[in-house]
Amino acid sequence: MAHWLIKSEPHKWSWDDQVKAGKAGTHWNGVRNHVAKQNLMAMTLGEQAFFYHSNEGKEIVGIVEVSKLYYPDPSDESGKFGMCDFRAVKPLKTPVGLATVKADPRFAKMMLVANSRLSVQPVTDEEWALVCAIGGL
DNA sequence: GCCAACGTTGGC
DNA sequence: GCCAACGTTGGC
Repeated sequence: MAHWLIKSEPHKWSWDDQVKAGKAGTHWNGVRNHVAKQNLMAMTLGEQAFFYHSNEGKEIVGIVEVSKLYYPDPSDESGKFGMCDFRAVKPLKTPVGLATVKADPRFAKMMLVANSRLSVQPVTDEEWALVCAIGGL
């Protein structure tokens, strides 16, 4: 099963908001990037993703899972882009900051480091296990 | 189809 | 708030 990482700016949509959204979860709209779209389309139900706070915090704070497969984003008038729904699974005991990730050579190839602008990115099994370990899970 | 100009994202 | 990196747009 593949793993992912999705980014959100906390003042727009934070981990707390995600938790409050409960089991229903929330739609991840606003993606306007083709690589991110490809990643969203590749997701299957129940796959897990890290929830990353960009700009403010700059850390991985929790784990979410796909609760609805890719479907068109009604807020995109061009009709080219879509979204998935995610629901909160659990928070990390210790958030894993960008600085930590950058300082660890085992994360050198991680998309978060290699392409910081991509808002929906794949995470390898190794990276997933490492972040969980560092995060106290 | 190339590439310069512009806009946006996100770390610092 | 600044600026580097990346994507997208549009003129040719």
